[in-house]
Amino acid sequence: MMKIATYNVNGVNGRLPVLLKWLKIAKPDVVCLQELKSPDEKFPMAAVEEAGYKAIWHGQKSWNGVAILSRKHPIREIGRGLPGDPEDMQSRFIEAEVKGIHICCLYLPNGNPAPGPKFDYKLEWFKRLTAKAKQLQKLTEPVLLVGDFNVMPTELDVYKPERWVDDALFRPETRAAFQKLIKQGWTDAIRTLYPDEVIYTFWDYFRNAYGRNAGLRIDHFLMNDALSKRLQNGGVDKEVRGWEKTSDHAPVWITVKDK
DNA sequence: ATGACTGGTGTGACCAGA
Repeated sequence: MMKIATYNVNGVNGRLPVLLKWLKIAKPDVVCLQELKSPDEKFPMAAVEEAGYKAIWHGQKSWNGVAILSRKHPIREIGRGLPGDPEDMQSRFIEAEVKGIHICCLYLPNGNPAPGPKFDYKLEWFKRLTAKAKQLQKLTEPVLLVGDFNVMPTELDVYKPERWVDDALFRPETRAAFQKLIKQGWTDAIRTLYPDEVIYTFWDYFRNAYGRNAGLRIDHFLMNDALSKRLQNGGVDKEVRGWEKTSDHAPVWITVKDK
């Protein structure tokens, strides 16, 4: 059995005590992190190794940044940066093979305000991801696209959907882009495990959103068929969102059977 | 419709997040 988690930490250095506490409790085998907000040289490698994890990361100053951590199995990096635009300097994509699973850790652009150049960038990034995903669908090995997609796929995934229809995370163009990706043959692990439940992975810092459970489901695991037939369990470590100095996202995890 | 929080950066009447 292998436990794979995703966690948008919203600053890996500021979040280090929370991250380490959660790693100790949850003991995931593989962790995909987003929003490091750290240049490569300031990634807290020593603390992560002390916690028992090897890591690869793709950071930048101030914003974005993604990493893959592994406890038991070696990480073979495959690439960093999403192909398709040599002008794109934002660190939002890193891929690696861990124990035979091809893992893409991604942080899709937020896209607000919409419409506007940031929303255009989001949709362009989505197109490039979809092109990359199409190539990955040709592989026979298990493949996982995981991370912060900044998309609520359906109305079930957002508190008061009527308030979000013009938001970059929920606009028709964004949801259509997500559906186009899914239709290549990807399975949304958490929604497959819990078809009808309200599940959130993010709660705003504002207005006591966590206390009111006014959340969003925007962190996703998309599996190809070779991986989805091994899916066992999954969930959100919701209590982490209630800790002191916590991220606005909670960690999300799945377990998959050994081959 | 607005603003409320937070991290990073660097003391900004800051930016960006979702």
